[in-house]
Amino acid sequence: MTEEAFPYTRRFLQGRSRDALSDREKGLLEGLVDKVERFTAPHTILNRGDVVDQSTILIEGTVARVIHEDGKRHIVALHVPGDFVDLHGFALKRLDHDVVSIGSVQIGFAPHDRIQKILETEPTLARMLWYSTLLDAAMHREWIMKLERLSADGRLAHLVAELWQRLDFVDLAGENGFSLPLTQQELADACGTTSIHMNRVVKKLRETGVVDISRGQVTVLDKTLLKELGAFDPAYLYGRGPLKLT
Amino acid sequence: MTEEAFPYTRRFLQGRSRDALSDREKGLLEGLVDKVERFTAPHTILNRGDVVDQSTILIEGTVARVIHEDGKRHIVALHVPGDFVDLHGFALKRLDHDVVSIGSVQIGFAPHDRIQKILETEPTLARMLWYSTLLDAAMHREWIMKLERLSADGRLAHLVAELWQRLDFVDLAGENGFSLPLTQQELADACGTTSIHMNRVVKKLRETGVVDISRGQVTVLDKTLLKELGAFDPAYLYGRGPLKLT
DNA sequence: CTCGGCCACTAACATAGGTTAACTTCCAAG
DNA sequence: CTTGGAAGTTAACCTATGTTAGTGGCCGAG
Repeated sequence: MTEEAFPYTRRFLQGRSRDALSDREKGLLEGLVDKVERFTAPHTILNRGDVVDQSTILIEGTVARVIHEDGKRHIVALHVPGDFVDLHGFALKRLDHDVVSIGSVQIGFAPHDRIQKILETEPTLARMLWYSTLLDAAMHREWIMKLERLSADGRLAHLVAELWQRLDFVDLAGENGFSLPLTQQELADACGTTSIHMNRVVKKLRETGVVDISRGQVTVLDKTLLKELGAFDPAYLYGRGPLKLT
Repeated sequence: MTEEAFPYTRRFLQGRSRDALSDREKGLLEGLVDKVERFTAPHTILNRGDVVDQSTILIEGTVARVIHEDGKRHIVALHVPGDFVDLHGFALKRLDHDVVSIGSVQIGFAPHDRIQKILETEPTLARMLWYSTLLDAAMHREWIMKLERLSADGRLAHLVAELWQRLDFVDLAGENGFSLPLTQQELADACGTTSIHMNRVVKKLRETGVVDISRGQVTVLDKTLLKELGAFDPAYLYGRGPLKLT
């Protein structure tokens, strides 16, 4: 059975294949997905405060977790294909943030009662699902560190480095870049700065030969500079060793 | 059987008693703790990169999760009694941050093999443990929001409000304040600023009648101002309604 | 085609916060 | 009591970043 047999969860498995799963287990995981939807325009998929009875897995595209506060958008996490976006909703029930699509996305929905069943009968899968939410928390911690420590240039560099690495884990990173449908405003929302200042920073990184971000495409010009500027050490992603960012 | 019968996990249960547990389950949880240690001086209990085979629960005092990066300390989380500090170590195995004691602390250790056994046989407890790590992640997200959005005054106000609320959940908050053994340098490390600037901020909040932080004691002078300045909405703590901060 | 709106981009100015360098207060060790 | 170090405090100066106000380009709707 090839991996293509699991269209919804293939990248999830790629991204965190710490324990090898049997085909039976892979099938159970795939079976969590109940229905699939596509959103082509920016769309708020879930709202803060929503009581949820299903969780969402990102199959294709980009989604952000957003906290709105007096008119401002704050991106607290970004997701790449294969990520379980709100698995935490299973246990917390009520969401503490919005989930919004960026660009065109495809999303799978996993009803909580199916997840419940797996938790009760499949310890390996249960552990993998838990593990997945813990990875999220580890990324949150790194973002906290990055926000506490780095200035705007460093934050952007860190964000780019992290996304490149995470996309590489799921075979979606190019040799020297990746496509990223975020506007400068959204980059600013993720780095805790303003779009005006983000524009200055994007320009600076382009001119200093670190990275070029334009027309939805990220082109890494100098890996070493990027890593240094972003103080990026991929250990927190718990992956199988960095690939693109040697 | 009174709650005092569970000296190690009593506050853990207070803090997140979402599902009522039977005394049998409470006993199993209490039985996770293998040995207890006290540290009176500041002490690094666990180091980043450590491979762990036990997790730690905070029984008394304060501990911080810290990421050191070129000489600087970054506090990414603070813990109050009852918190499972590194439950995530159970699944991740390798720590992505240090765990350090602040002031005098008492800590319990729970070997991973005991946790493993509970996960396999006790779905309610398993879910509660998972829930506990998800709460951590929700707090991380709020910190990210706070760092992205608020200036130093607001960050400090938010930190104070959060800690007051969390201490209140475990009956350790006073009527108009709480004791907090953090130095201004450590407050700065948690708010992503410098100790010099933190000093300015502490002074300002004292003079504007918001909160007085001195000699290890926090005295809230005006709840409403504190909440506003820190943009604090306790929903993300998933508690049973705010008490001190109406 | 052309209009309206979003996005990228720029300039001029204001301010929060970083840096360096002091001095003071407190307290514990001797 | 004396000493030394850590914590708190302040001042002067400088830079990163926020704010306000605008420009021009692109693109989809009509």
